[in-house]
Amino acid sequence: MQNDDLTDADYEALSNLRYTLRRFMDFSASAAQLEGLPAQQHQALLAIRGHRGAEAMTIGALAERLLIAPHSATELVSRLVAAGYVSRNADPADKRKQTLALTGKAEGVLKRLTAAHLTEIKELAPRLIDILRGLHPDL
Amino acid sequence: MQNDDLTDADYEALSNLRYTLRRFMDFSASAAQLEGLPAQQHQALLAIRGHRGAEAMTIGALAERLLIAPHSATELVSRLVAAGYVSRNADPADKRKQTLALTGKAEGVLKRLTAAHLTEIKELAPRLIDILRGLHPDL
DNA sequence: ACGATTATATCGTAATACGATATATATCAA
DNA sequence: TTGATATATATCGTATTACGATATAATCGT
Repeated sequence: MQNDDLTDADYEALSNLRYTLRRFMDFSASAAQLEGLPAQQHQALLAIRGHRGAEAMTIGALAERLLIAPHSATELVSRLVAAGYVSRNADPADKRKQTLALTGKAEGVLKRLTAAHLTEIKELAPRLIDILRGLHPDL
Repeated sequence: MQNDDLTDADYEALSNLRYTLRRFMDFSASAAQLEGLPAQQHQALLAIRGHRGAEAMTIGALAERLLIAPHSATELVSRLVAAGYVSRNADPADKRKQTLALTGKAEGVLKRLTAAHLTEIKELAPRLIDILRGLHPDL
């Protein structure tokens, strides 16, 4: 790891990358908040909805996807169930597991949020790609 | 905003994007933690170091860059000063302002972290660009 | 069947950003 | 110049949320 070839431009570019990501996260959190959803709850809904594969989403799989501890996912899901966005169902095949499903309410909110995010990403992506290319010209 | 053309693939791609970003943030937070720095303190150091322009970084400018309230930046900087990473200096031109500078300790830590991040981004960037392109084929 | 593992849950704690508010300095209009 | 307003930073109490430690139930391997 040759540290000595770091230039001012490297620090500036990395700072710009983080600033750009932060603005995206901030946009996302604000959009979710307008729908009455804390950011992490929105991420959970997206992870459940965007989950591919035949098997339904579980608490443990959600934890992996969100990079949080399983017991944190438990708490997150509890909040979502309390707010009426998610239903918990015991997995008949493995009674330890709780399979998760979105309610109609969640589907509606998530559809609006996702559409807004795709629009935002359309604006964001070119800038992001430029910054990434600036950091590694060979991309 | 035509919501009705959202496909399963859209949700999945957006979910994948967030997962990828999350892993980058997680890598970053872990790397900072190994250096003894909470993630947000690392971001503050990077923002100060990556700040371009003749004028020195101030609390207010840092707040803008980190997308936090000015009084939250005050608290963040207080933690950094207490930990010996940043020095506060009254701006002679405007005595309301506090200009910020990195200590030698911070320079060393930040150099190592930045090098590690550039390496990580080299791996991350292609996947990220693919996902962004998948969301908007015209990129 | 039983010990080990997996999945989920509970509770107290810690970190950190915010709201409300305060103080000092600067700017601008009359 | 003076007084009102705006700007920059600071303080304190609070709320959110993920975590550590721990617990319980179900499943699996031998």
